[in-house]
Amino acid sequence: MVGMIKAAVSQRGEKGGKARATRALLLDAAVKVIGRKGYTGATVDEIVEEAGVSKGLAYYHFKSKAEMASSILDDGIGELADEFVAIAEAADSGPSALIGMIERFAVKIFENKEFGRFFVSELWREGRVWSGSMRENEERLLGLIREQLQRAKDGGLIRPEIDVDFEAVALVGMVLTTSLYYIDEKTDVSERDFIDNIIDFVRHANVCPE
Amino acid sequence: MVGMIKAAVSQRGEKGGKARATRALLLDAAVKVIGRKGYTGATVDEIVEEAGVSKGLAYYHFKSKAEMASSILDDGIGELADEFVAIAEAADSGPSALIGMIERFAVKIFENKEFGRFFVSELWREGRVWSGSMRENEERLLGLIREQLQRAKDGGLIRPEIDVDFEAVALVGMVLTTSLYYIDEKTDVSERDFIDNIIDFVRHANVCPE
Amino acid sequence: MVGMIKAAVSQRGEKGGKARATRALLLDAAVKVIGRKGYTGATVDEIVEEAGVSKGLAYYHFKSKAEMASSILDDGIGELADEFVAIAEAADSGPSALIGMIERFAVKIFENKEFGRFFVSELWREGRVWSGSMRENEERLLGLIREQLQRAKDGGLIRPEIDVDFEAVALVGMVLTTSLYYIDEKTDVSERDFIDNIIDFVRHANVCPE
Amino acid sequence: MVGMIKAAVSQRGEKGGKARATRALLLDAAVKVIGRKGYTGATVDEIVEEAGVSKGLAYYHFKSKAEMASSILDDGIGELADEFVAIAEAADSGPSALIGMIERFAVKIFENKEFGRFFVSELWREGRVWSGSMRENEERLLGLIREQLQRAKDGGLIRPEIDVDFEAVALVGMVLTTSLYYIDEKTDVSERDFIDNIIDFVRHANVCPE
DNA sequence: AATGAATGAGCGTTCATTCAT
DNA sequence: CATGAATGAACGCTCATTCAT
Repeated sequence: MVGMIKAAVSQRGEKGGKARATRALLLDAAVKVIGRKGYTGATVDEIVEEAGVSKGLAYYHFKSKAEMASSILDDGIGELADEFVAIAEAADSGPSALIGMIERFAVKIFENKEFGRFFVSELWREGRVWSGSMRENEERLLGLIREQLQRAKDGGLIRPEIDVDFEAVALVGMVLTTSLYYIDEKTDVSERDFIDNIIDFVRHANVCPE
Repeated sequence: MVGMIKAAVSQRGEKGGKARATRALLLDAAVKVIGRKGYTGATVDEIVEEAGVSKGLAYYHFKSKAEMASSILDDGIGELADEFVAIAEAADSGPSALIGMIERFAVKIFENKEFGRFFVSELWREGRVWSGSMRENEERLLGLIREQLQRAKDGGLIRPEIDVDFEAVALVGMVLTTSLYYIDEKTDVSERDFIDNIIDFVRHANVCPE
Repeated sequence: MVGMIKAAVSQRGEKGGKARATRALLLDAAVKVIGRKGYTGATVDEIVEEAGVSKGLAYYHFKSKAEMASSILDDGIGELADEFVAIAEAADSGPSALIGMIERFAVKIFENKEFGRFFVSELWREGRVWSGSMRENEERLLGLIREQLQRAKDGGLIRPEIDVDFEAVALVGMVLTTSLYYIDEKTDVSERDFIDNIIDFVRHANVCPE
Repeated sequence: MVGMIKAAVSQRGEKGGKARATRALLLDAAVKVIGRKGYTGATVDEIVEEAGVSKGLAYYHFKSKAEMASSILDDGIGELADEFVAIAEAADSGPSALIGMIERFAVKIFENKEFGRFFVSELWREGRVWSGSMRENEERLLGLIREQLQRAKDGGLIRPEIDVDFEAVALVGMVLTTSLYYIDEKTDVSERDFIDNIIDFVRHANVCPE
């Protein structure tokens, strides 16, 4: 998550810079702890200790623990969705846009495993304060992938019998689970090999055999 | 989970049968609640209320909440692994065994969504009491899938560039995530259509184009 | 405590012999566990496990855990008081009766350390079910010692300035604490040396210097 | 215990003073309740009610109930041991140091009966968290008494046949038990008369008759 | 902005006791 | 006489949240 938040930190000098930095510090700590222990398992005490600030300060910046989690999800997925949009605009075909998105997604999860764990653990959990915004962001992500699949299908570039709804979910899930598995188990695997495997998988699962 | 546990319940109408039935009742309730709320989010109070028994009774049968969760995982995954072994022995080729396993896996998760949710949520969580047995069972599952992938690869029935380690994880993750997504979002999807989509996906992601 | 209860055990053959044996078995186990853990710290589960019987059986023989504790105290102190009476009757002077009593007391505690611990721990505890009978028995014990001190004082055999009330308590307390201390710490100390020390102490603390 | 802790409270009116005062308040309440009911019998709820604070606060200041008990023992016995050292340094002979220590000990227990009860009840209990520190403090106390007994013995001021190890334990035990007995039973007894009895006892049990 | 003491509801667990068999 | 499954009240402890400073 460091990368995601650093931008905010560097905006010092202006008014509110200190506050923004503290907020970022807290969110950074929150991803780490929540990724490790899960939302319910993480405690505010642990988060503030990891951040090196007092408990009162955390509640000055966020109205609740749930809001911290919300912010992580919003920031992380929102940023990803923005990138997906940019990739779609830049790509000249459905498959190339799709590959670009999946690659970006895989890199992000691979490099922010705590965020990935949090995302996976909470994705199917009901009754969370952030469930609403979570679903929206998730749908936005899936929608963008679906669009490219449809575009490819319409162009005859992927197999016609593919159900784009199903396919979008399958690809996202595949990326999430492999990333988490490889991060935990096979720490010797290089990011490049991992991404290559992902791309190869996506290509063959979808592409029309010529 | 009902199906998984019923067998144990029905054996022995005699002495000890009552205790075994209560144990099954509790495990059944535990899967439901834990699947819904997550391990940490689930409370023993909710579990015993769901089971319709007193709290003390839960601790008469299980020494802790963690042991309840452990038992669910052991029972569920252990049974699945046994079925995988049977499928492998009955199949006449790697791909057919592979398809059989994935189908069985998908059906099981589709029909026991709470179990699936629990499995996904806890798979990458560290420091759980059951982490050890979880990893063992998970490895057993993955190992069986890997074997069939290797068998198929050796027989030239799937693409030679496939990394069987990666592929096994990718398939399991794909099944888990699609099952959970479809159960939650698209309740109108038929089990048959869903399974067909899975099989089609697996076939094209791996099988050698003839 | 074995010695105290053995008598009851041997009365087999008559009706109720089995029941009496079980009762003794349970009391024996109760002294051990309660002596080790204290009354509140001991659990009925532990007691019945130590006795090798079922929990239901314990409640068949005793109406509560408190009654078990009560019985231990009644049996133990009651027996001791009876012995004190016999010693008083057999002795030809206050000091010799006193020495006899203290010796008997010391031997009993030395040989039944769990009983001693229980006795010491609960002696000054309020609000116990057995507090009443405990105090009565304790008073009976102290009364018998006091009588002999008074007898000795009247006969000019101990220092006239001695407060017999205080002295009785002091002697009993000294025996209890030294026994427990020596049992725990200096297991190599012989019973004989220990008793000799006790007797020497009692003699000099009281006896009139000639 | 009030006296023992008040000193700590009054120092520093500044920052941290509030926390220290609360800690003292809780310890004070803990001695009262634990002395009355025993360690296992005392509940944290009772302690915090006695202190007039919330339960959470108790766990903010102490990490467990056992640590509260530990602190009581450490503070109480540690302070006593320090006083013993001062007495030993100020005294001009073994017997006078000994008498001074016993007197100080008796006064302390007499004026803090709950502390005394706790001390007696837990002294011979195994498996407590504080067993280690308890034993150390107890040994320090006994060691200091032993030293003075030995000094007196070497100087020919007490009977040569006295076993100083045994004697130290006997004196401490005698003080403890008489204090507790008199506090409970004879509330009309004056502290002065009580202490005089103690001193008289110690003198005659040990001192060489001239 | 920032601290950390204080709160109280609720959690996992224990355990004396009851009761159907 | 004997068993052991079942109960429920209460215990030690945690933790999100508040608030005086």
